[in-house]
Amino acid sequence: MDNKRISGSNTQPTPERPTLKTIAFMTGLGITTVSRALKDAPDIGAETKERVRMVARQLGYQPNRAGVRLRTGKTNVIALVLSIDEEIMGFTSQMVFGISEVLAGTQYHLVITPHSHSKDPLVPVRYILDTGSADGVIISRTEPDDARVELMHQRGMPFATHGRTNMGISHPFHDFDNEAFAREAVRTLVAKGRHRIALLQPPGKLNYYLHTQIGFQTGLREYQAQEVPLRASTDTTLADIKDTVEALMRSPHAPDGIVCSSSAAAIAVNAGIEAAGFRLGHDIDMVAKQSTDVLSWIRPEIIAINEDFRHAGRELGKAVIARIDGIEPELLQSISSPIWPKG
Amino acid sequence: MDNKRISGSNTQPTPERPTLKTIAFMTGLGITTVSRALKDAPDIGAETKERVRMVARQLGYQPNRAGVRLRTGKTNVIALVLSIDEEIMGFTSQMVFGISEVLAGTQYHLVITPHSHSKDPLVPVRYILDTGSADGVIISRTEPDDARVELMHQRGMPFATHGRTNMGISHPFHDFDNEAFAREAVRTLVAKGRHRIALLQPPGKLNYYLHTQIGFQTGLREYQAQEVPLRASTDTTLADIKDTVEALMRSPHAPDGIVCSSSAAAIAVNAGIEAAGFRLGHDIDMVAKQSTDVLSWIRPEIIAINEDFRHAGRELGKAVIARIDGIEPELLQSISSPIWPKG
DNA sequence: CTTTTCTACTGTATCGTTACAGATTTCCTC
DNA sequence: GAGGAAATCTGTAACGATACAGTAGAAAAG
Repeated sequence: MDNKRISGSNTQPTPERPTLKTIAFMTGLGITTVSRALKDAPDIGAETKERVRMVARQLGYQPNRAGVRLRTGKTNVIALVLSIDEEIMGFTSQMVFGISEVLAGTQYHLVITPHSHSKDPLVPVRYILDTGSADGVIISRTEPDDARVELMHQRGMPFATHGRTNMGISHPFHDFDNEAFAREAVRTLVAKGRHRIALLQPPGKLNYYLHTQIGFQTGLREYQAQEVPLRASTDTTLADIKDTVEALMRSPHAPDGIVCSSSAAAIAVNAGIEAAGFRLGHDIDMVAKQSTDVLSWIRPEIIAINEDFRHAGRELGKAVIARIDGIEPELLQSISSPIWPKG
Repeated sequence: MDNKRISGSNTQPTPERPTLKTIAFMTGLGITTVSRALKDAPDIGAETKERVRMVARQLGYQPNRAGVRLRTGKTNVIALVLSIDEEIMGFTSQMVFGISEVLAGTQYHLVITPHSHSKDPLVPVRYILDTGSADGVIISRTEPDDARVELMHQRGMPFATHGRTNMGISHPFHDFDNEAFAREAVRTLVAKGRHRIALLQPPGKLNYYLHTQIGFQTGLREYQAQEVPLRASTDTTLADIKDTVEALMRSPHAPDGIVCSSSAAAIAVNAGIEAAGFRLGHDIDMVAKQSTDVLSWIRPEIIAINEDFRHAGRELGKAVIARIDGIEPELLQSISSPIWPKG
């Protein structure tokens, strides 16, 4: 180590970092022995191991990551591939924190690999694969037929996805049960006497669009309500959502119930409703998903269901690590159910 | 590289990754020559460099990070130290994205180093220093006398802080001008005929608490308004903020203006005001800071000032890198001013 | 007492890169 | 034409760790 650091005026000489060599010298053992002792290898004497461990602990020894990585190829890195666009309500940070919580107890570091989702989403994944810069990958914004999943599967890279896929590949995932959400949302609205229901759905190419649709349609059928078409998605700008909803509310076929897949969109929907002269809880009811409790502060009448992204992060973190350790993907798939207020 | 990957049924043999050796073999040159050619060293012939570059590009050569790191000590990593608690409105992700944007054009990777801010905030910093796991560090939640700044300065670790310090150490930072915000907020309220003003301020130990205070007091003096004490901070739970504000509004010394340092808190403040039977824009006005445009959707009467965290991320990213490159800290300090609506 | 077996430990090579100290060839200079 | 400088290129060692193929010594087996 050439120990290049900025040489400020009062910079202290950093004390040399201990290596296996240091421990070997102090214990009088060979470097190999020390290495194997710390790994609890079977061919090292019990007392020797104890001694080595003591000295290592005493020195505050931490294996050099570059050394390990160079020799073994193990990076001890989990890469989180993130789209840096959109994302108004900032649930991403919650997911990062969830993953971090899990990694904190391990040797893994979390590396953020961003990409603009206007560009080819394969780019960051290919980079990770080609440079071998991570032991495992977490991706979100999963599509039903996702090229990233295909690629990582094919190259044998452990990964977990936020959201399911539908392409015959078994892999770890965590998902929110959007189907149940949409279905139960319809049920709740019907229970309040609403029968003409609109859905503000996720953008079409993402996988949970499908689940939301299926759940919504099932709900309509099951609880005998009608769909009122709404020409907008949660990716539409808030201003456009408001205008669209306002126009819809003013039209002869105004809905009396709305299901909304995002809290930011719900705010805009509410604005549209009020701009048209209607009031939530009176003329119309809304069920909406939120990642943090804002909606009740805005209009307590909104029926808000929480999607816990921190929990998702934890699940995804645990899943990739388990996958790296060779656990079968089938055992690493979880879905969290929306929790409904009484009844 | 022992090339250990999960051995799925249809896993393809990953094509060998090119190294300097590969290029050396293909060009017929020595490894050293190739290394130096790619570094554009002065003792390599122009034509040789050209040849090496062509072959390298052809092969898609990317230097092995572990090799470089082991040999030179350069990690090509920027560590972002984050508190994983709190944070309702999720501005953190915006900062991450801003940093990512800047790093995207470089060799640097972004590693998230979390810590629970109930624990000792020095722990993650010490870890980074002791293990040399980053070339530069970004920290937030800066305190006026910040032990992390002290430590990194002393150990010669390049870093940038979100928020200034006040301890005689010159270092890169980016900050929002909270002093101007609070001062101008008072001015704006006074211009609307408000003179009895309350401040919902940041928690006391953080540095921007001071700036907010100073700006607020200056504003009161300059524009001749009175302070109405408010016993809460932006770290208080939303429910408590609401209750406190409601009680205050019901009391004989109710304010007619409020300055609020966070958008989440502003929502609670508004709820408190309305619960007491008052209305924004009529009986009272509020100026609040937000990181994303929510407030205007909730009550257009709220005078909202944007703090751009993505911009902060970009500035901080650029600053650490420049500092790593040896630029003087004095040149790496920036403050962004609140932008006021006309007048 | 020799041979085998087992336990406990160790030296060497290697991962990919770069610093450093040569080495070779060409071209001046006097 | 000898000496030296300049321009190019190269081999070796080292960063810290681990896989592998040993070795030394004691104990068991014959």
